[in-house]
Amino acid sequence: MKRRVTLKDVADAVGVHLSTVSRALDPSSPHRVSSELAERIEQASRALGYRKSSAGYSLKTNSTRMIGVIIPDITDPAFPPIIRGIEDALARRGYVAIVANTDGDARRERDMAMMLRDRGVDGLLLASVEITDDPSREDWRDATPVVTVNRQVFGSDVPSVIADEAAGMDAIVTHLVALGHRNIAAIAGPQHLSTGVLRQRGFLAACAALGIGGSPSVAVARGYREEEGERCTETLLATAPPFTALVCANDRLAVGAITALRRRGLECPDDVAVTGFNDMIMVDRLTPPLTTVRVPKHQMGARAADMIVDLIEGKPGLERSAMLPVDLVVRGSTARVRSTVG
Amino acid sequence: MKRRVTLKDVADAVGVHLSTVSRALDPSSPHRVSSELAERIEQASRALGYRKSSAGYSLKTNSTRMIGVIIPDITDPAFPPIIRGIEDALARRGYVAIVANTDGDARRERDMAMMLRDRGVDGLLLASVEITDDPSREDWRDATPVVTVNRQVFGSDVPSVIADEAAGMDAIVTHLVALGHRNIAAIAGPQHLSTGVLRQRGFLAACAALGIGGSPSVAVARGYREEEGERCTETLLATAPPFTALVCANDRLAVGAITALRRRGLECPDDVAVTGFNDMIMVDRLTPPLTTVRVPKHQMGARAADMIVDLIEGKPGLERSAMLPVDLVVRGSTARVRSTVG
DNA sequence: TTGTAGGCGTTATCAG
DNA sequence: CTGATAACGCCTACAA
Repeated sequence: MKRRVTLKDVADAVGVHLSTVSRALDPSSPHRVSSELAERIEQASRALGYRKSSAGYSLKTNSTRMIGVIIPDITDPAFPPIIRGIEDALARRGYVAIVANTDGDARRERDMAMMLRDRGVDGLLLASVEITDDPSREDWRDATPVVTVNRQVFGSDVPSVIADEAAGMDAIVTHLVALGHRNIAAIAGPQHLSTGVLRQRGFLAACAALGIGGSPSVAVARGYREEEGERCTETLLATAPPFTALVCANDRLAVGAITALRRRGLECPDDVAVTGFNDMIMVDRLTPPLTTVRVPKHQMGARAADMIVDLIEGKPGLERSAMLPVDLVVRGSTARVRSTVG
Repeated sequence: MKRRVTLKDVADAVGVHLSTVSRALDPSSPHRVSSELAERIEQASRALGYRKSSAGYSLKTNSTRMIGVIIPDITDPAFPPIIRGIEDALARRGYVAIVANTDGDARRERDMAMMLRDRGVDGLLLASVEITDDPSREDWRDATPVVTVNRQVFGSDVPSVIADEAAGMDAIVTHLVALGHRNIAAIAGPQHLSTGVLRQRGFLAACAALGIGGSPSVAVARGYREEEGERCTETLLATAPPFTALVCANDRLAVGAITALRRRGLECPDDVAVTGFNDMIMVDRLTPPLTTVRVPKHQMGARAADMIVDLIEGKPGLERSAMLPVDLVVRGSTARVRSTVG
């Protein structure tokens, strides 16, 4: 088992002091050493296979170039594309992510946050926050930069990167109205999540702006799960006035909605048009393919990652937050209105 | 900005030397200090909010308690459940994962491996290997323990955790034969991946064992993607003898197959029964819901994680590899044979 | 049982 | 421009 190559090794090889090697190899200040010497050091370093010890570096600089990423569950199709965006952007800047799953459990979230702090992460990316969270509680306040992704904390000054939920909902309602729909019901997302309330607000605002009569029926899901989509659909079918279109706060709810409708003998889109939100994987392969709003998930993650690295490195002129544009993706689950459901 | 609490701080608080504190706080040798003192140290440590510096620890012990995880793409639904299993198991043992995506690019894979090595990971979990890879090349040999997950390198002694692909294929073919199918075609996975060849072998062996006549038609996919499923189906439809069932090497191929069949006016399962492999998310919501083989993805990841930690910590009696049992999940995409397709 | 001292590999400060 | 030296926080013989 061979010892690792250290600064001292290459220093000895070149015949200089290790601090000189350290300077020569520091990419941030390239000219603190004569270029001839720098060249020799460069070569020796390569020849010996020198690699900077991140442990030594971290101990000295108190920086690990690691970012903690806290998400509800990597198994939920909504998150992998975001994480991929984060990892790609971080890699470009020499950082890595450590991701932790909370399953929406506050206790687990606390434990994970502590564990990440113990590991010395330079920053935290939070995709798990609720609208009333205080992500600056746990001593994170000045200790560690925090950015929230995909969700945000209301009334907080924590930077966030989210999608333009309102614009998405507006596009959906506009699309449905253009198809002749006037009786539109909705399944809202959990109201403790910013996506849930922002999308519901956006939906209601769009309905009002487009002159959809009265107040639309809305059932509120307790989570972004297919079964909740089913349950809410049953509720609407049982208690709401007839509707020809059903706007769902996300794709998984929409999938459940279609299942429930079918179970009741209602076909989508013939009897009821259904829309989702997110454009998650596979929804283009459903029967019918889902009309939805494409959220730039990869870009969202990448933006958040860049933002937190900027924060960490004290880059000037950094924006506090970002809201990314979305696109309506029209597929087979929406069609011109034909009949009314009772 | 307050300095972090170090061993020295709590030592000063208690009035002992920091090395005593270090001993007292070491969970592995709990009795190297008088229990009365240990108690006081414990309290002071908690009161001051002491947390061991992982940088200092790593520098001294040359162990980071980090595991590198190399996968093709976290965005492919096949991987998140495995990763979740890895992360859960690692967390239980005080480790974390750093995951890197390769997109199947050998160059990227090398870069990622180097980057992980530079970071000082204690071990490597590889979900990206091909059957001819030599995962022990890059100086990893004795340097770092390696375990492959979900895939394996043929003829190598690198420990692996995989599913019982042959049993899965046997279950599928048995099921189809029981439904009366005799003309069974298949879409095989990429033959540079162990899943691809193991499943194809399993399929052919099962056909032989069950006395399916002649050699079944097999189209080979170039990747586990829906479009490849479509392409292979077109090929089979155009060139193979009529078949009433189509066995696909994984769920995404099956999804593509159903799309292609439908495009040709063939309905699943009425005209052609289709099966997948993996039981990935959402396939139970397709039309028709997919009959497939459930692979214990979470367990597979967890097992691999435990295995590599055992390797790292030199746990005795460690198995070299594991093959996990699978289950057939019968859904709507398979039905009793009705007609023959030309 | 407890204290002492050395060193893990790096960066930063200060002289020369 | 280069060398010497002092931390950074921790573990671990070894000594008391």
